[in-house]
Amino acid sequence: MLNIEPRQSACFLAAMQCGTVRAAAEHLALEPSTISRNIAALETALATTLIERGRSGVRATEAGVLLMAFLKRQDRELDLLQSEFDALANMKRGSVSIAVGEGFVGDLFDNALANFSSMYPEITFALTVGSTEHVIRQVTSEQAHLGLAYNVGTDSQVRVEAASTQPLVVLVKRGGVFDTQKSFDLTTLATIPCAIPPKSFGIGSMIAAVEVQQGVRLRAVIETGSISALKAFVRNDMGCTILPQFVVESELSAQTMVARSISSGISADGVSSLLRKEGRKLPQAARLLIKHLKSMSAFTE
Amino acid sequence: MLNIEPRQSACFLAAMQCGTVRAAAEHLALEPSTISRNIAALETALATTLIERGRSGVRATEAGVLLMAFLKRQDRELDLLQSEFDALANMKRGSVSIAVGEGFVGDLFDNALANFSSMYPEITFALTVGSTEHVIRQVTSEQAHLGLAYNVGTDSQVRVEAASTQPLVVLVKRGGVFDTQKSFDLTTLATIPCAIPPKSFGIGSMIAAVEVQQGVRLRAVIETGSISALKAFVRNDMGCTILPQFVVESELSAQTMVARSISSGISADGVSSLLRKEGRKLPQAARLLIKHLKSMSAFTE
DNA sequence: GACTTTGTTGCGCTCAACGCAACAAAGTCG
DNA sequence: CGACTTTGTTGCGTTGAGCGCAACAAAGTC
Repeated sequence: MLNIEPRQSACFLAAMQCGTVRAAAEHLALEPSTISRNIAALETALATTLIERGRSGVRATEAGVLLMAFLKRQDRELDLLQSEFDALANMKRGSVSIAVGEGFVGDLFDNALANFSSMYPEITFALTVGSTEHVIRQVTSEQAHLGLAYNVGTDSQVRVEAASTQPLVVLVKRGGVFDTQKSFDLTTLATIPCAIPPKSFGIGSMIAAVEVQQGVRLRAVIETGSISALKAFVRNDMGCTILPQFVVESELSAQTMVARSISSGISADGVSSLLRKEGRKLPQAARLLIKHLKSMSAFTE
Repeated sequence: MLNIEPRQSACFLAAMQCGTVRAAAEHLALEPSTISRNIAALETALATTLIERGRSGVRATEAGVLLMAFLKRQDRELDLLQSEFDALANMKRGSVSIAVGEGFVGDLFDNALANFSSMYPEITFALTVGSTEHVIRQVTSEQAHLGLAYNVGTDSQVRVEAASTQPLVVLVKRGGVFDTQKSFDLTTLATIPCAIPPKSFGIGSMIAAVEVQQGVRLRAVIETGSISALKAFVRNDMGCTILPQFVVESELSAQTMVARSISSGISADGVSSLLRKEGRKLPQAARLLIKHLKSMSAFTE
């Protein structure tokens, strides 16, 4: 029965791909003598000549071509085996990449990832934080498996796995200078200094739409994508910010700030969305994570 | 990418087959600790548990069952690879046995074997020379892979790979006593001393058939299966011989003798044949040789 | 509770596999 | 045609991976 040592076949394949023993050595961070010996050992084990050697490098013999084809099939079968193991392990291992609007970060960790990671400790995450534009780009270019964004437009490339209406609320410091009424109309809001996200953020574009709709311009003292900065602005009683409530769940719980609705018949409802690329087959770990993400505050009423 | 060391998978398979680590150790002439460590190393490499361990021995987990199936498939593919290597190697090494009518020997070497051997120097030949009877017996009894014979009868055990009509001709010394006309009819031939092969030779039986057909008896001064003797007879202007022309190609080229046709409406056409046993699987080297044999003069018009 | 059988682990030894340096062979260039 | 460069190979010394041995822990059996 033929016996093929993985390190020997690795040297052989590298030599075939690189064209010379020395280039293969460089590629594998080994010495040329190591490559040469491993190939020779493989030829001995298989009792056939696998490469033609010369001043201009190495080429596969007919037997070498057969072996390359065999090793290629083996790689595919090892991939299949890996997939079977993964499926069997019930997604106990893998990596999921997620692009999120910064507003989601707290909710994501508090209400989804903490629990999920305790159940599947060997699943890892790659997280990028950015605007709704960024999130959509990451998802459609398949650099992220999943996306969490606010106020996503309709895009045929994007499938919405979960969505929830999340009205914007006015956030002011509890008992602060601006905590003057239970509900703000826009005219009143326009007199208060506020910090808001830019239009490239779903929240920012929503606010801009309301301004246009009502013919009012807010006193946007600060425009930033940093949710931390927006919270710090409010925490320091410098004014108000306008965000979906789920963004500040923990601050509301801690009673450091209060959420007041925006009144006077304006449509300030936004939608938070859980996104994936239409038609893309996700790894099992990502599919499982979706179920957990649906329990975030962002996706509940 | 999964990496499976053959010695690790060997220990795993042995443990599965034997039922305990210690039995596997005995089976492979190793220590139980070696088996245990190799299986553990394989589990680490594959990041999955392969066996359940207990006082009553070891059993495959679901992942272990998947791996066993994979390894079984791999064994079959290694067998196939081995067969491919063997087929490839057989073309370049091996031995072919051939039984030939002596008349074919010159043609065989001049127009086939010389070229073939330069291409495949490690292929050797076993040659027996004899009558058409001998050739057929060697082929049907599988003592020869291939046979070259003249005027083979129909035999269900024999497959004809190539055949060519090769008429008999009268051979006399150029410018000799008997070189008296461009075409001999049988009556004239009957007056000339001649040397011919015996009836067990295809040529001999063909000549006998013509004698009966025409009611004429040749002056057969010498009857021998030795083509050299037949040629020597003519070369010494002792008379004529009757052979297919391809037997004396080189003598004709050297202009030491001439070939004259046999006239007067008799059917003196014989057939030279390349034979193999019907249903016998020939080694690759013999299959390759067949292609070269077809370029002999005996098989061209 | 004593005994047996199983798989595992600590430890020391050995040799297989590596890197390094030198060599041989074969193109290339002036 | 000689000098040079690039290729693959081989001799030699070093080292650490893998083995065997002995002891241990766990779990059935009597």
